[in-house]
Amino acid sequence: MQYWLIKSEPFVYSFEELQREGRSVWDGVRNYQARNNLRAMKLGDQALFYHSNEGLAVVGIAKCIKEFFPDPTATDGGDWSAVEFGPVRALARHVTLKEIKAHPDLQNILLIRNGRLSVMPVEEKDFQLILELGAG
DNA sequence: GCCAACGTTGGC
DNA sequence: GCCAACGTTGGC
Repeated sequence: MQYWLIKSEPFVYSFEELQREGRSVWDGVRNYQARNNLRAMKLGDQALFYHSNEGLAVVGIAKCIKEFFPDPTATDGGDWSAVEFGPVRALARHVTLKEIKAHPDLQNILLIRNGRLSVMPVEEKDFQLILELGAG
């Protein structure tokens, strides 16, 4: 199993909405690195759900419930992909970007090293550590 | 609202 | 193939 981190602006699509709806098509990604990450995602892979712009924190866990397929919003003939996510659970407490930046064991996380990437792999130990921080 | 970081585009 | 210009993302 692979671990990931996915970003969403909460006023566009929040973790609460994912929990309410039960599933969500993750489309509209227009960055090759992020797209390649979507394509590498396997059924059951888990992803930290991060709220960007507002919140600035990991708020929950999602899982891949459908592997990549052509992005239905890619009307320009572009070679883009989408996946589907379902909710796993919310974290007991949010793990903020500030906290992650300040943590000595999380300095190599791509969230910090490449702030603009919206779909990124996360090492298992980092994933587990963030879950621990989120357990409260 | 500003700006840094990064990716993409296009001229040469 | 290089690099300047431009656009976008996202933190502050």
